[in-house]
Parts: sequence; structure tokens; C-alpha cells
Amino acid sequence: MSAPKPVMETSPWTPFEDRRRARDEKRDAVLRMAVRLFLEDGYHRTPLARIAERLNITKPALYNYFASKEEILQALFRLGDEQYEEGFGPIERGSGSGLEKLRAMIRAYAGSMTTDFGMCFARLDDRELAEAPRAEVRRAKRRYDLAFRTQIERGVEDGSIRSCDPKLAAFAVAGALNGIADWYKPAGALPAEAIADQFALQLTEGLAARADPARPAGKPKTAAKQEG
Amino acid sequence: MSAPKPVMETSPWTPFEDRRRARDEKRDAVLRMAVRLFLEDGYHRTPLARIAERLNITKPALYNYFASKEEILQALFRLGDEQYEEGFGPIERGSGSGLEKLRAMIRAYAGSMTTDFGMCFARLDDRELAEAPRAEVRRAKRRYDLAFRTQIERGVEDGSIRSCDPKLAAFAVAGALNGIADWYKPAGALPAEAIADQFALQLTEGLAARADPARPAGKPKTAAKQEG
Amino acid sequence: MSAPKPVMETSPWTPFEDRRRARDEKRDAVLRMAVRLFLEDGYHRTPLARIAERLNITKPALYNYFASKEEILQALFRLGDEQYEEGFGPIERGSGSGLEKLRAMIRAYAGSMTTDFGMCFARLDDRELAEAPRAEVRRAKRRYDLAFRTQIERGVEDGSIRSCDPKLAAFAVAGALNGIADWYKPAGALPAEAIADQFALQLTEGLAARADPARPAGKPKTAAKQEG
Amino acid sequence: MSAPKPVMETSPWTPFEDRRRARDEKRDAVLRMAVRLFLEDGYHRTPLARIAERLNITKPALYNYFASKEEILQALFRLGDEQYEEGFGPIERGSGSGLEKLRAMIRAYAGSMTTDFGMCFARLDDRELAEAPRAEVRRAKRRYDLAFRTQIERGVEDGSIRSCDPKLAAFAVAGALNGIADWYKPAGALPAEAIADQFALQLTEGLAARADPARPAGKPKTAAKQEG
DNA sequence: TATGAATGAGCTTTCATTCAT
DNA sequence: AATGAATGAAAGCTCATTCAT
Repeated sequence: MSAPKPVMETSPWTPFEDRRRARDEKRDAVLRMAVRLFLEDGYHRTPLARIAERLNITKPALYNYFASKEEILQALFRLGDEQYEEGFGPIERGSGSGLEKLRAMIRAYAGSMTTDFGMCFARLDDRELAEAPRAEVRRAKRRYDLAFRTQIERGVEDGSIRSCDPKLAAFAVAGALNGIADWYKPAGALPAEAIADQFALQLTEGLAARADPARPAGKPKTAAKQEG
Repeated sequence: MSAPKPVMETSPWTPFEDRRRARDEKRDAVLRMAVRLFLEDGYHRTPLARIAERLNITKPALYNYFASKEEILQALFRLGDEQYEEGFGPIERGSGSGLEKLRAMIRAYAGSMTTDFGMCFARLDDRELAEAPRAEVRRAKRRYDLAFRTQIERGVEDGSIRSCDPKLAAFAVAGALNGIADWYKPAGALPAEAIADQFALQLTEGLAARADPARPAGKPKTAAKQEG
Repeated sequence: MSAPKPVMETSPWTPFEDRRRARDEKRDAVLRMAVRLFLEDGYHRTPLARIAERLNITKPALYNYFASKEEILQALFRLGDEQYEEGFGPIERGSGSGLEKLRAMIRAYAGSMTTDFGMCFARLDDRELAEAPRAEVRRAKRRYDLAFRTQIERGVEDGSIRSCDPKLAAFAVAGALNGIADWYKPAGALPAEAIADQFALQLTEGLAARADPARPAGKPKTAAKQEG
Repeated sequence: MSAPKPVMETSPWTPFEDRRRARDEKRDAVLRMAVRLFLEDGYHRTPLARIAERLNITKPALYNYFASKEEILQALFRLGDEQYEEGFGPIERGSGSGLEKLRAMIRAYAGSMTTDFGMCFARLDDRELAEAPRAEVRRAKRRYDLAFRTQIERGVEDGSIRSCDPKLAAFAVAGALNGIADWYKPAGALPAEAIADQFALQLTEGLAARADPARPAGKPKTAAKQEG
């Protein structure tokens, strides 16, 4: 029953914002396509033309959203970073023993690792980037490694984690988690949740101090059928 | 009684063999240079010209030893495979509980992973290869994954490893080990031996059934100073 | 009654078609330049760079129109084939004795042979092509040989051609015609028409003087001044 | 019963000549292999390495006999030329009407054309050669063309050949003959002799049935089964 | 005389990026 | 904002030829 609003009377910003939103949506579409293709075929074996083609646009149109192929990669790394950051931040700010936080981090990291942007963060080669953005990526990666290490150190101190070399321990944890990208398949039999749970358990049970033999290890009952 | 030795015996290297040896040495030199540069800069960012240049030869000279860049990569994968095979074979043929063999394999794998060829096997992208050689590489990779999994399964059966999802467990172990390539530095503070030992311990203590609470976990007191 | 013409009708060339036309024109220009250079210098001695240079573009620009050098060659063969096909088709579908049709074919073939594309069809080496396109070319060549042979056979049957080995006869005719490419020069003294006429006569009537004075041989009085 | 000749007493030239003979034999072997491969695959698609390989020698060994690939080609052209020369010389010096000599030449030319060297003379591209040797080849080719033309002119004068454009007539004859290389197969059903005979007849007598039944056309009885 | 190895020159092709429209 | 076309800068590979032995 409301009469049609005359366009001109609405906020003069609306068309602009509309346009910006459309633009951002397209930019995102580029990133989503890029991450998929980069993961599938590798950065070097994915020409910009193919990304464009899959999006039904033309190669130079990509340059409306990104200044270069490298900038796309850079954006992907940043999105990946955000994935992990969102998971880690709350855990770090929360409370709990070192072991508990470590487990939570493992779960969070595993969860992120099963997303496209999360995988790309772990698997794409930051050596493609120029100095500055590359440094940023490496800083981010070190940040997660340190987060693991810190909780391990805290756990050793608070007695929840047995004595160990925290650095090496963190490397092992991160390595196992990054490795997920090598075999995970979204359509596979193992849901991301299950993987996260199992890894959290398996990677910590070996580190957790084991005071009570009466406390039996959890029973991972899920039969993994993923990949052969 | 001592007749003059026939000429052939004086020189253990007939000219022909001499030449062939020189040739093989050069071929090896190409591979050693290639693996270093491929690991350092990545396959795509390493033009053949740079490999040649570092060897003080010219680009086409490489074609005396390899038919294509891809063939170099293929040879590297094969050498890497041999590294692991040498370590795994004896363990598989030997005796021991599932847990013992798993630990031995972890140690062997970690050891191979700290060599150039071992790293290249784990890190270079087999998607650069054509169908046939790629299949070979993937078969080899699966073979090691299966070796881990098999011992875990055996361990579960013989009681040395607690109940778990062997597939996922093997992925975690292999992932942690492959991750070594991401941070290991030959000149670093952590000798390969130490890494192997620590990983063998850390990755299995979480899996091993813990019958005796009196048996304390080992005390890895090595201070890790490697990479930040 | 004359409503204003819709815009679309004012320009017979929509921008899209306009562009496509320009594109096709350029593609044709590439082919025309290529055929000239290939005939002049040979396929192998004509780098793509030279074709491009003569067209005032750069080498990779050619790849906008053709996927490879071989594809250019393939296109040339196809254009050549069309040349001959256009001449042969009507003759085959028409009527006349074997001899009459054979003569018409000789004239048509000679005419095509004096064009660039016709020459290229006869002279460029189809062994440059991959299996499939090469098979196509050979099929086309055989097709013309068979056309000659068929008319000779018909002529033998209808009495217009005397008894002979049609296969060998067709080879001789085709050979003489293909040979035109070896000496014909567009700017030469002999117009294509004259050549066609003379060949049609000579290849069917022979050179030997006739025993029967009543049927005088034609009098080709054209003074040939071409090439030396 | 003759005592063994002491080597030293025989002509001091013998070893030298022996060596030279051996050398010449090898040189000939190179040429025979080269002509075969050049005809089969084309000059550019035949690397020297392949010629060497087929001869069980190495690539640089070829340079003992020829200074360059081009020189091999040059030698082949010269050998081809000799083939034709041997056939044409006697005919030219002999007697007979223009028509008779023309026929003899056609037969001779056809015979040479069915040999490897003869074919190479007609088919290989003299544009591979440098100026001087190329001029030589072209002179030779023109020489045969002129030989045909001369006899045709003589025939027209002596009445054995009817009035025609001798230049064009010679081109047609030479073209048909050169075309033999396009289909002739040494193992084919048509012996070289038969081809020579048929061409000599057909190219002079023509294909058209004669008006005068009193002078019957020759009866080519050979059923051609060659190539399809 | 013959060989293994090396080289220089050249070729086709790919691709990120730019430009005129 | 988008396109078709073009470009520059490489890269991998081939091959005739040379060289030390």
C-alpha cells in the first residue's frame, strides 16, 4: 500500500553504497574462485585467465578489483589469517589450563584448516609475495606457532602438560594440523568436527601428564573412511 | 713368476668407465644443485638457466643429463623416495611390536626429512609431473602413509597402541613429520638426531597404552634455539 | 507512417559484429602474410616473429588468432583445399564426356594453382602437421587425384579417352599441374588463364604430331617469356 | 704358395689409398643415409644426430666427412645431378628426331627420378643452400628444363612435334616427371621401367582418343596397383 | 679418427599486465 | 566498469657446431 519511494529522495549515498556493495561482492567472488583454483592446481599453474573464465568475466576485468595476481594471493593469505585469528583470539583471552587452551587451539586450528581460506594460508607458497607482504604472512604464521608454544609452556608450568621441549612440541602440533590440507576433502566421510576432536585428543594425550592410570584414554569410535 | 700385469689391471678405471663415472658425478651435481634451488625458491621460480649458472655451465648443457626440467624433478622425487625406502624397509622386515616399529619409522622418517632429497619428496609439488611419473610419486607417498597406518593397526591389535582411528592417527604422524621441512635448518641448533628422537617420543606417547604410571615420560631437556 | 527507425537499424554493424569483422580481417591478414612468407622462404625458415614483424605487430599478438604455428599452416591447407574444391565441385556435378570433364578439371586446377593458397596446398609439407590435420590434408589431396582418375576412367569407357592406365595418367596430370608452383610468377608474362588453357590442351592432346592431317593440332601461338 | 708379401715392400701408397677408400666408403654411407632420411622426414626434421645414430657413429664424427649439414645437402644435389646428367648426355649427343629424343629424355629422367638421389634432386629444397651452391643447383635444374625445351623446339622444326609453346610444354613434362617422387614407392607394384615407358608415351601422345582409328594408340597393359 | 661434452643462437609458447575504446 | 587486443619479459627446448681428449 505504500507508494513507491521516489529514488531521488532516499539517501544520496544509497546508489553509491549499492555500487560499492556490488563491487565488494564481485571482489569476494574473485577471491573465492582464486582460492579454489590455487589450491586445486597451484598458484603458478593457474593463469588469471582461468580465474576470469570461471567467473564469466574477462582477464582485464580482474584488474578492477586487484592490482596484480600477487595482490590476490596477498588477500587470500589475509583472509586465511583472519580465519585463524577468529578462533585463537577468544581462546587466548579466555581462561583454562595450558592443556585445555592447547586443546581448544588445536580444535580451532583444525576447524580453520578445513576451509578454503584456512588451507590456502597453510599451503600456498608465501615466497610468491614481495618482501613486505611476505613478512606479514610470516609474522602471522609465527604468531600461531607461538600461540601453541605459549600454551605448552604454560601447561608445563601449571602441571597440565608434562615436561617437554615446547618449541619442538609446538612444531609437531602445527605440522600435524597443517598436514590436514594434504588429505582433507570437504565431501569426504570425515566431517571437520570429527577431525578437530580427534586431533585435539591425539595430539595432547601424548603431551598431557598422565597421573592416573585409571583414567582411560577416550575412545575414538569414528571409523575413518576418507580417501581410500 | 710375476708376469707383467696386463694393462687392464693397472687402471681400475677403464677410460670408458672413467667417463661414465665423471658423467654420473655431473649428473649428481645437477641434481644436488637442483634440489637446493627448488627447495629454496620453488620449482617454478627456478629457471634451468639458474641451475646451470650455479654449476658454471650453460642451460643446454643440462640436457646432456636430463631430457627436460620435469625429468630432473622426477629424479629428485625418486631419490627422495629411496631415502625413505632405505629407512622403512629394514624396519618392516624386522620384528617388534606395533609401537616399537612405529617409533622406529618415525625416527627413520624424521631422519630422511632432514636431508635435501627427503625434503624435496615431501615438499615439492607432484602436480608438476605428467600422469605416469606423478602416479609413481603418489604411490610412493601412499606407501609410507600405509606403513604408518599398518603399524598403528598392528599396535592396536598387539596392545602396544591404544584404541584409535589408525588412519587419522597415521595422518597426524605423517603431517607432523612432513612439517619438519617447514622449519628445519641444517645449520640450526637442533641436530637431526635430536629431532628424530623427540618426535618418536612425542608422537607415540600419545598413542601408546599406558599401563604403568610409575614409568615417567622421558625428559627432553634439549633447549630448542632454532628459528626464533 | 515512417516511424523513427530504431537505433539498431541505423548501423548495420553492431559494435560486436564490427569487432568480429575486424578480428576476422586481421586473422586473414595473418594468413595472407603467412602464406606468402611460407612460400617464399619455407615453413621452417619463417619464424613467427617475421610474420608478426611484417604485419607490424609483435610475435605473441599472433596468438590472438592462432593457437600455434602449426595451426596457421593447417588453416592455409584448408584454404587451399577450398580453392580446389570450388573449382572441382561444379565440374563433377556437371555433365560432359570424361575428356571434357578432365579438361575442365585441369583448367580449374591450374587456375587454383596460380593463387597463393592453391600453391601452398600443393607445395607446403604436410609432414609438419600432427596426425589428425595431416590425415585431413592427405585425404583432400587424394580426393583430387581420384577426381582426375575417375574422369579418365569415364573417358576410357565413353571413348573420349583412349585406353590407358588411369592411375598413372592421373599422376602425370596432377604432377604437371603441381609443378606450376615451381615456376609460376604472378607478375610473369604468362597469365594464369593462358597456362590453364595450354595445360588443358597439352595434357590431353599430347605433343606428338598427328598422323591425321585432317585434324590439325591447336595452335598455341602465345610466346612464353616467363622466367628465362 | 706365394710367400707372404712383406707389407713394407708394397707400394707405400697402398695404406694411404686404403684409408682413403675406407674414408670414401664411409662418406658415401653418410650420404646414402642422409638422402633416405631427408626424403622420408624432410631436411629440417632430420637432425644430424639421427643420421649419425642410424650409422652407429656419433654426431661429431660426421664432421670428418662434411663440414656442415648444408654440405651434405649440397653433395646430395650434386649426386642427383649426376644421375640425370648420365642419362641426358648420351641422348643429347646421339641422333634422332626431336620427338624421339624427347621421349628418350623422359624415359631417362623417369628412371633417375625413381632413385634416392634423383628424387632428392627434385624434391629437396635448394633454399637451404647458400648463394653459390644454390646457384649451381638452379643452373642444373634449368639445364634439364632447357634440354627438354630444346628437343621440343627441334621437334617442332623437324615436324615430329606439333606446334606448341615449347617452354610451357617443357614445364609440363618436367612437372609430371618430378611429381613421380610424390607417389613412387620402390617396393610398389609399378617397376621404374614401366613408369618410364608409360610417361614417355603419355606425355607425348596425349590422352585424348585419336580421330584416326588407323593409327591406334599404344596399349598400356600394365595394371597399376601402386598406392591404393 | 672418433667421442663426450659443451655452447650459442634461435625458436615456439605462456602469461601478467597495459591500453584504447 | 569492462573488453579485445596487444606487449614485454621470460622460459623451456632444439640443434648445428666446436672443443678437449
